[in-house]
Amino acid sequence: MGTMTRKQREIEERERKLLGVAREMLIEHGYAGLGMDRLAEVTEYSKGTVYQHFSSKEDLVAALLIESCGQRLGLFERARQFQGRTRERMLAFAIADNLFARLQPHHFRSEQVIRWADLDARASEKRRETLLEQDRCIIRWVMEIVEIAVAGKDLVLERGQSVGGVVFSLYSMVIGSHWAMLNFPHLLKEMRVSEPFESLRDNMQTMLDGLRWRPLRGEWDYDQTFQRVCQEIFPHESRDAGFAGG
Amino acid sequence: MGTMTRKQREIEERERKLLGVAREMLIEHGYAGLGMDRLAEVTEYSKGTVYQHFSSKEDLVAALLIESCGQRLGLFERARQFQGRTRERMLAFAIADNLFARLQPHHFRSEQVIRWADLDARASEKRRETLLEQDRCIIRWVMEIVEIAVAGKDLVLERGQSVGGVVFSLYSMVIGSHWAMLNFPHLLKEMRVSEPFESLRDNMQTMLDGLRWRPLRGEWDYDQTFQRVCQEIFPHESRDAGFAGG
DNA sequence: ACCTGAACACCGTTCAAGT
DNA sequence: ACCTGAACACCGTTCAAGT
Repeated sequence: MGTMTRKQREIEERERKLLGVAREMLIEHGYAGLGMDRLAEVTEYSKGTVYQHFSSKEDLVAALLIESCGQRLGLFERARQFQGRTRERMLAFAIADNLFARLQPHHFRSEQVIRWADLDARASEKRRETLLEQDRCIIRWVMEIVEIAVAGKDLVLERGQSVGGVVFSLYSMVIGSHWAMLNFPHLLKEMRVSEPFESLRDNMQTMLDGLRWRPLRGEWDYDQTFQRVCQEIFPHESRDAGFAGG
Repeated sequence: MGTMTRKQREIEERERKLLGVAREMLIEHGYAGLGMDRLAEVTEYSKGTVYQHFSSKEDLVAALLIESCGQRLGLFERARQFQGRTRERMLAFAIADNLFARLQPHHFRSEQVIRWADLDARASEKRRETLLEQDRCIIRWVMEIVEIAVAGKDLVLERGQSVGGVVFSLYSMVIGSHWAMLNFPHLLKEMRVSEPFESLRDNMQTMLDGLRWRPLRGEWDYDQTFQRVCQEIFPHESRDAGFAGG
């Protein structure tokens, strides 16, 4: 949009700066440590100006969430491009999520905050809608793969199973693992799980085996798929995240 | 303890009343709607008295969590008594958790709050330690069953798998499902999952099949096990929770 | 038209005064 | 020794005044 006035560009620039500083504060000092007061002070804008951008503190956190969800969406979009068997393509999504969790370790804490807070009441209509749409988009992409797998007979659903149910199982395992890593490090220790990300990938494969999603682990070299996804789709990110490549 | 003085009993009684009213407020109006101010007002004690029981608002919520975790622990303790194959005994735990989630639907919201808040800094040492111990206890019981299954060859761990890893997979699926039900009802709708509790039970069975935990679903009538657990261990609760029995 | 920051409101927490 | 509630502190939010 080259039609933007200088004023509009200034406002955009200001919002970027506000979000940047706010993210730092949130990561560094948590939700309580992120103060509208201090944000104005640090960025050297007035409180009124901050409130022109964000209708409330929740709205500000919603804006931060939208930013990081956008990054996740980008990773998923690229994972979608991966060519291979349906189960391999599902693995590509798992890797995208995995990379996202490593690159944005603070994201889930913000997400927890915002989901808990009266987001529905306090964040702006527009930002709420954006968040919902981002969520829905990822679900749809994952459901799409499951549907293709079913259509191509890689996956045969038993009586009582459904495409959505399969997605629900994978989704809840991913969410639950992140939640446990974030909130229950002591429990991971009790379980003697030292590499939760690896464990999660392994557990997802076990789940897919349980669903009899072909080819099964015994019939295919998924370590190689993992390598291919890292190299072909995420060469940069997988290096940054420290994926050894195995 | 019949040695308790009248004073001590009065204090206990007061704490029960405070917790009861606080729970109502939390369920009814959320974390923000639970005010130390209003709690004192409604119970007709002074603020100072409230603070003699709970060192901070977080400490109060921690006390509520301890209460409901205690109830969960009770259900798990009874589930432990169930006699059967190792996989059936694991199912008994799943049912215990399921019943707990239905009987205490507010619990997970409080848990979210308290895990997110600076619990470690703001709840009293004693209550923090109690919560940790309750968590650990359940993990140990579940790990115990997995260990028995491995010892008895019902479950054979592949290279790279571990008892803790198995528990982590089940645990994260349970946590993640609850989290999704609580925070993403719109996503469940997108996935067309109308009965998340049933879906969760099914997904756990799929996971156990993926692990090849014997007897597999195809080799055993787990619907009957479900009935047995409900009738023998939780006759009361399963009726209250509206388990149709299928 | 836009920005500012003093003032307000709300609520968690404390503590001097009372019994 | 125990209880009270006025007062304090902190922080999200607003709005009258300024440019």
